[in-house]
Amino acid sequence: MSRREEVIVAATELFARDGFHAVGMRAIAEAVGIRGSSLYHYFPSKLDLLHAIALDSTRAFIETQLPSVEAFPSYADRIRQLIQAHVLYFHVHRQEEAVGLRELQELRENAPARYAEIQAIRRSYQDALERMIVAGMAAGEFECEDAHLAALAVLGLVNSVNDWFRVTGHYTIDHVAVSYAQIGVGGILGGR
Amino acid sequence: MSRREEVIVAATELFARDGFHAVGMRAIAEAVGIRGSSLYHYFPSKLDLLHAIALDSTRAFIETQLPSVEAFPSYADRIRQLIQAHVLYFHVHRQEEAVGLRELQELRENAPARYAEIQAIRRSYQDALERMIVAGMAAGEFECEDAHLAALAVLGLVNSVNDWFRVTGHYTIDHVAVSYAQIGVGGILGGR
DNA sequence: GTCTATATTGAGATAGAC
DNA sequence: GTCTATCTCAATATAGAC
Repeated sequence: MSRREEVIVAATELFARDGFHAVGMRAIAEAVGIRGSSLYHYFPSKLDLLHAIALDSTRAFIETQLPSVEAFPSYADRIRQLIQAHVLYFHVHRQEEAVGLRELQELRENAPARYAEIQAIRRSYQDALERMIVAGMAAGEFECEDAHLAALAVLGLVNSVNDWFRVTGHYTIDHVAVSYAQIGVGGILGGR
Repeated sequence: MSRREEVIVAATELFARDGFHAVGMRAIAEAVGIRGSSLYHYFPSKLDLLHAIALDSTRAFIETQLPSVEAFPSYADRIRQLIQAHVLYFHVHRQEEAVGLRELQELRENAPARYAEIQAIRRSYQDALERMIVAGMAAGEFECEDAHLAALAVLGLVNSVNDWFRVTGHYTIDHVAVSYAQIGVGGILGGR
């Protein structure tokens, strides 16, 4: 792992726990074993560091997700797989994804172009889900009134898991992934 | 409105837009028309101010929500009403609720007792919803496998609305409230 | 209840040696 | 690529006058 990657990993962990503004450059540097000023060799500013984290995590998620569904013939199975993979990925990478979701507003206020870049990627994922829902409706697999609202509902559902799931709780993440896939496809989308 | 309330309103607006750590005491004071040091007459610290906002907004929400459902005879109608009222309340009070949700972690790290206090209130709401689901299942109104997981799914769904809803968009908040109530009761809970 | 003045600390960032 | 040293600014909070 390059030093630059080490910085990203350390910063992600700290940002996820304490929030972007609560973490100083010195704290990030200390976690890597260098001095604060050395960070500026890799990132011109703290905001650039946040941008790198948010962009990397968003890209990695999308690039993992979308190909995972192509093998399934029915739209119901594709979306079931998408939801399961989404829940599992967000659990494994919960720190990056927490930062990517929570601190997006920071970029929105202070770096609109970079915010737009990341939002466009997220949006492409949402659109892909919505197209699957529309296609599934046309194929008679789903019964729902509004594909756009249904896509938002499914994403709201899966993104909420990390707010409450703890490995010390009563469920395994695999159980939650399967259950939420059923709630999404069988419940929200009215799939058979 | 008392000055103390003015401070809370101004701080809520700023915290909601920029985040707790990005807003200085001076900025809050300026929004009210006083000096930074005068804020300490009302709140002993910035964290106390955040606690007041989070506690007030959480209490106000619960006290509005739970009585609103009592008039309905069936559990399906109660939960439908609960979801609708939840979506509408979170829209009208989106600033307070955004702060109450997003900055909870700040309290969790720096004031565990106060965090626990607020979490207990939120938990009582979640438990009330879960009991309605259990009762509805017993009455044959719902078809779902796990009331606890279903309650979490419903809350995840309704809490996600403020992440994407904009008054300038294609939907009215009333339409979303009705649609999400249907998705919740007819979809997630398998209600008839 | 609000002010001025200030204590104290730490932030993000830069310059320039090595 | 990392360091020391430092700039500049703003943060939370306090003391004490009015």
